[in-house]
Amino acid sequence: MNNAMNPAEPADVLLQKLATLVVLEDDEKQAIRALPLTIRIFETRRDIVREGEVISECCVILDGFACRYMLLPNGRRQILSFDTRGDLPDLQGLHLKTMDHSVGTLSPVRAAFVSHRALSEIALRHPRITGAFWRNTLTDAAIFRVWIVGIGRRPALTRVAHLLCELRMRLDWVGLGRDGVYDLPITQTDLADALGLSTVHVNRVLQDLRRPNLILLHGSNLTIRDWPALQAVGEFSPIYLHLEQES
Amino acid sequence: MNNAMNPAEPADVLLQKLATLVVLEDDEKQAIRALPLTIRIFETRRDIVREGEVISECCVILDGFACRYMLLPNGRRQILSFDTRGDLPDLQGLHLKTMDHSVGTLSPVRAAFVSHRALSEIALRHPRITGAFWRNTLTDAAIFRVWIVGIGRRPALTRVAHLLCELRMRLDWVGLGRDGVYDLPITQTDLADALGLSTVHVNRVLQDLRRPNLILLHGSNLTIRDWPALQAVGEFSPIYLHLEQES
DNA sequence: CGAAGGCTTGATAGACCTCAAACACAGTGG
DNA sequence: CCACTGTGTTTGAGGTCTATCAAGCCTTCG
Repeated sequence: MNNAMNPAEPADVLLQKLATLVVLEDDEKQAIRALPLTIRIFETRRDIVREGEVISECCVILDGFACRYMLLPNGRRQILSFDTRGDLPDLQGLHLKTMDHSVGTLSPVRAAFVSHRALSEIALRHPRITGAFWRNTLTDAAIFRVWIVGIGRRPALTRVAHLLCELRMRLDWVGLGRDGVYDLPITQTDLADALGLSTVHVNRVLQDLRRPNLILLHGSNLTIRDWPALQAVGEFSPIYLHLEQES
Repeated sequence: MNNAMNPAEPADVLLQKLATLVVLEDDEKQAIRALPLTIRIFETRRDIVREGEVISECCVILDGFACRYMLLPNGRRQILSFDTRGDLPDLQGLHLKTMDHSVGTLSPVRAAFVSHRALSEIALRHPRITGAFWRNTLTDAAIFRVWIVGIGRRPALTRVAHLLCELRMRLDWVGLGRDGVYDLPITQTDLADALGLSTVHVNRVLQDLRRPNLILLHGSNLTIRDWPALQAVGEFSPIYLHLEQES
C-alpha cells in the first residue's frame, strides 16, 4: 500500500496526499486537479508564514523540508512538526485565520498555494474531501500527542530514536526514501529544537545510535542499519500515524 | 461573550459547545437536540476508553474532569489534555477508529455518548456542524502544540503557571468558575504527568507560586490572586485557544 | 584560501529526579 | 469518639541527566 511514484506535479502531490486519507471518486479527483495553485520557492531558513499573521491561503509542500515552530520570549525555539511532500502545515488557517505559530523552511522548499476561497468551495461541494482535510488534522494531532509523550516522559536516546523512526515511516509513505536510506536536510540544532534538547546532547545521543550501528549519518544522509533495534530503542509503534485509509 | 448559564442537560452542553465554535441556525440546533444520547457515570480514576480499542461512539463530558493520556512501557504516564464540560476527548474516533491513546477520569464524571452513525449522519446533512467538529479538532491541536512548547522549552515554574492560566481561561469560558475561583479536582501527580515533571517538583513549584501570593490552593480549590502576574510568569497569551467563533 | 556553518569534544554547572519519610486530612468502622 | 487506613501533600538529601560554555575541527563554497 505504498506509493512508489515520484510526482513533481503540484496537483499530483495534493491528489496523492488526499488519496492516502480517503478513497477519491473521479469527480473529486477532477475537482482537486482544477484547484488554482500558485507555486512559490523558498530558500533555506525562510519563513513561509509567521505567527500572528492572518492568512487567506494554504500551502502544500512539494519538495524540501519545512517545519512548524514557535519562538519563546527568551529566543528559544520549539519545532512542532517536520513537513515534507504533500504536507499541509497551515491547513488550520482555513478555520483559524490568525496563525498561532510559524511555518519555516529547513531546506530549499517548493510549495503550492491554494486560496481559502477555493478550498472552502471544494470542501463544501465534496464532503469526502472535507473528510480528508479533517482526517489530516486528526493525524496531525495524533503526532502532536506522541511528541508530547516523548518530550514529557522519554529520555533523550529514546526520543531521538523515536523521531528517526517516525521520519522513516513518513518518508517511506510518500516515496521519499527506500530501504532505510533517506535524505534528511535537518541540522542537529533542528533536531534539538524539535526534541526539547540541546544541540550538544543530540550530537552525543546520535553517536550512541551510530556506535552500535543502528544508524549511519553523514551530513544529510541517513541510513537506518538496524530497523528493529531502532524501533526498540525508540519504543516506536506506528499506529498513531494512522497510515491506512478511512474504512 | 461568555456563557453564564449552568446547563446540566446533556443536549444543552453539546449545543453550547458547538455554539462556541460556529454560529448555529435553528435547524442545526434542532438536529443536535435530536441526537440520541446515552448518559453514563464514572467514578474517579476509571477509563472511559482505552488505547487500542476500536470505538463506535463519541463521548461528551458533562460534569467532572477527564483526561487523555498515554502509558509508557516503563509505567510512566503522560497526560495529553484535561477535559471538562463540553469537551469531546475522543471525537477523533469518528475518523480514526482505533484509539491511539486512552481517556480516563480524574474525578467523578458524567458523560453523554453519541454513536458514530448518528454523528456522521448529522455531519453529512449539516456542513456547518462538520465545520464545528473540525474546528474543535483544530483548537485541540493548537493546545497540543502549546503543550509541546511548554514541555520542550519552558522551565518548570513557567510551565505550571501557564497550565493554570490555560485552565482558568477554559473553565471561565464554559462557566465553571468566576473571579479566578475554580474547583480543580486534579492531584499534583496529575499535574506532574501533564507537565512532564515529577510530583515532588510540582509541589515545590506550586509553593513558589503561592509564596508571592499569585495563587491560593487548598485541596481542589484554586484561587488566582494575581492574574496579571500569573500570566507574566507563565508567558501566557490566550490566542492559541481561539476562543472566538468562526468569522 | 578564507569564511561560515555545522559537527564534535571536554569541562562544569544546574534543573529536576529519585528515594524515603513525615505530615495532613477525609472517610471508615468499631 | 477515636483509632485506623488510604490518598494526597510536604520536606530533606543525594544523585543524574541534560544544559551551558568554550574550543577545536571539518566541510562547503564563493
